[in-house]
Amino acid sequence: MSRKRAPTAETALEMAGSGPSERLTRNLDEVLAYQLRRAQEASFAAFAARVGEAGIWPGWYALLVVINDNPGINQRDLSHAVGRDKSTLTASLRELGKAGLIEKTRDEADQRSFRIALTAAGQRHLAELEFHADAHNKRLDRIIGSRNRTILLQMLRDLADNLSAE
Amino acid sequence: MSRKRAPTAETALEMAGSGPSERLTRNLDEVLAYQLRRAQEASFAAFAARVGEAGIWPGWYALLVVINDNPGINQRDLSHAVGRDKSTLTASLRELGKAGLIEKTRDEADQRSFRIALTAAGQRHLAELEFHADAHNKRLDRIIGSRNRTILLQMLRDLADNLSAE
DNA sequence: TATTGTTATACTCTATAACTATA
DNA sequence: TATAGTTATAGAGTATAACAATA
Repeated sequence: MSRKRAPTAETALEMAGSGPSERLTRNLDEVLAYQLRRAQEASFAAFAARVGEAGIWPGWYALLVVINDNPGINQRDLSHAVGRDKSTLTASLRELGKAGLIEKTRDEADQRSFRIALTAAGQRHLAELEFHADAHNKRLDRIIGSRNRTILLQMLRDLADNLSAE
Repeated sequence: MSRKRAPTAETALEMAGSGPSERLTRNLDEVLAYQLRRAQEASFAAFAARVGEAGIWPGWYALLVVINDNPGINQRDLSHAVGRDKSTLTASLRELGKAGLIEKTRDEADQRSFRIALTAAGQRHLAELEFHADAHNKRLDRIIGSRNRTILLQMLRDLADNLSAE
């Protein structure tokens, strides 16, 4: 996780803007899975561009939120919560630790695991990310119309929940 | 693009299913960007699992669609259409060529570029993918309610278009 | 024996930069 | 000089498997 560039972010923004030939993708317009990917990429790129300026690491967001909401969580549960393998957490948590955003303490009851919690700096950092997330969400609201927000969120949650269930 | 496994696909499905501790991610529920990612991942995983069984390469789908709709397209335009750098196309197109799905012929008018088109096999392959995409879309429709499909698609396209524009 | 977390390793996807050949 | 496509290289993100410590 070296922080030099956020390659996918800006570049995706640039490229997407300048379509040279009009509508080469007409027949993908109706493919839900494809539009889902486009929207996700665009949303991520925009969010990354926003927080990138502030020198904040967007990939940490979900991690910080879950830790904040579940202080003392261990890595196994954390990895399940964010849907990634536990092995991928090691590096991220080390970075978060180095940045002074989280604290790991041995679980006295079970010496195999750690209890992870945000430090004060971690809470401030999260607050800053929330601020940007908020601004980003408002931008998305303006695009889709804020009354549609609830519907869209519900549909997305339904999709994720139902497709995963089995 | 060695075809041995489709790691993200099945594994994501498995993991997402068995949440051990309930709702560790409550406060991410309202974060549109996050739910967008979850839905996209789940959708991709489900589609990959479906076509994976049939030995079909889901990453090729968008490429094949665009080529089919724009026979004779060159790599520069193709790369813009799918939103990837031209350098990433080289390998994919080589695979598609090896698989006998596309044909590259020199553009006589401009010897630097190629004209890319689907072969008959490519068209059959695309038809098979479309079949699976169709089934997948129907499954998504059942989840969100088919009347909501149009709305969702519109919102996703709006998001992608507006966020990229600038 | 089973589980938590780490390490070693590998694979996918994508990008940038330098290059070749044409224009 | 500029453009189309290729190659070399790198990095982010993720996974699996083997391992050490602990249960």
